[in-house]
Amino acid sequence: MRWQTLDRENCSLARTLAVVGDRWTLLVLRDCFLRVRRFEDFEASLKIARRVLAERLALLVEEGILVKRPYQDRPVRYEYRLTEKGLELYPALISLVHWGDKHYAGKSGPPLIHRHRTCGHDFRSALTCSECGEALDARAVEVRPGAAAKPAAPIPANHIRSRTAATP
Amino acid sequence: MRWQTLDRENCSLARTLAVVGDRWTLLVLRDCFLRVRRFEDFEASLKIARRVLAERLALLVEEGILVKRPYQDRPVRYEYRLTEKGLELYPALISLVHWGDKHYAGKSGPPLIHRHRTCGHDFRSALTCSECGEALDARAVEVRPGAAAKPAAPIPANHIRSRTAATP
DNA sequence: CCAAGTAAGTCTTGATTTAAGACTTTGTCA
DNA sequence: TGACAAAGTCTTAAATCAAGACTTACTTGG
Repeated sequence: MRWQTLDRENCSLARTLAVVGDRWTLLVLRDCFLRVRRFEDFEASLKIARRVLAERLALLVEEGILVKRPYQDRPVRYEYRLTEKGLELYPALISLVHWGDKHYAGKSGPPLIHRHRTCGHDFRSALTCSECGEALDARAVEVRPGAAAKPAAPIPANHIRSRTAATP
Repeated sequence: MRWQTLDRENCSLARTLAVVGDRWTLLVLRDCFLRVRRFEDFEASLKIARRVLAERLALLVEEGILVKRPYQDRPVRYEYRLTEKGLELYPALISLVHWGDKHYAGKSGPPLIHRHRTCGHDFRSALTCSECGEALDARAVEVRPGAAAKPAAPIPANHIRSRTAATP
């Protein structure tokens, strides 16, 4: 599978990964949430190759996850900030971080602690059902194909063949 | 940065990504949550190169995210199943899926619909604070270094130099 | 018995991607 | 004028991946 074509897959995870699903991109986003904004700061923080960083930032901007805007003129210098769409990746990121905290932190505990400003407590993230508010886990979830899953009855003449296996 | 060494980074996200943070691995896990269990089924569903699939499955087993066990003898055949640790990745996965649903679904809606068995409703995932139960977003969260963040006072003699930038 | 089939891999080869670091551009400051 | 800074771009060698042929061990049909 070519990753460029992944965004045409009929699966929301595949389409998401086509955009943010590469290690560097996720680490760049982590830095964004930690208020890193400038090219050189990303580079220093991540020790990423400059070419790769430039490419990733450009993609994130193109996808509307970051905005690039000048923070000074003469000479013009840019910073990258999360858009609303970018901020919405927070649940996914924090879930990965907390999973890492749980399974890979040393004895001295996690390297970063997250505090909920509103209630004032350190927290772990919890996944809940948007409808009933209960905590969710994988076993309590049932999946069925939506309208957009492999075309059921009326297939447009020139429609791309869909695959036989279920593709979320 | 070499990805093999990433698990030694002092950042839970980096350590997590060292294990699951590659596109194929995340898609393999998606399939696991959709109850795909056999080598050939993963291959057919993902159209992944067999060598890469074998490698990824082996890593996931080694990390205790999947277990490999025979489902028949004569000839012995194996299946891969999520462990408890693997199941705990669900929040991260479903958050990525729902983000994709929101931003990349076509007009006919998302390809898969998730239903909460307990309450019977189709849902979106919601991130809440484990302490107060309120919905969480990135702006309501404050971060501070934990005990494990770059060694503060007493540095063991042979300790690896820590980096200057903040690494969550 | 022999041939074909199946599941789960391994191996080989050529194409992509990445890492590392030098180089470029535009402007400031001493 | 020379040194410095930020934000890139370019080059080349090394690592990783894709595609598909090959392997192993056992079953089933003729």
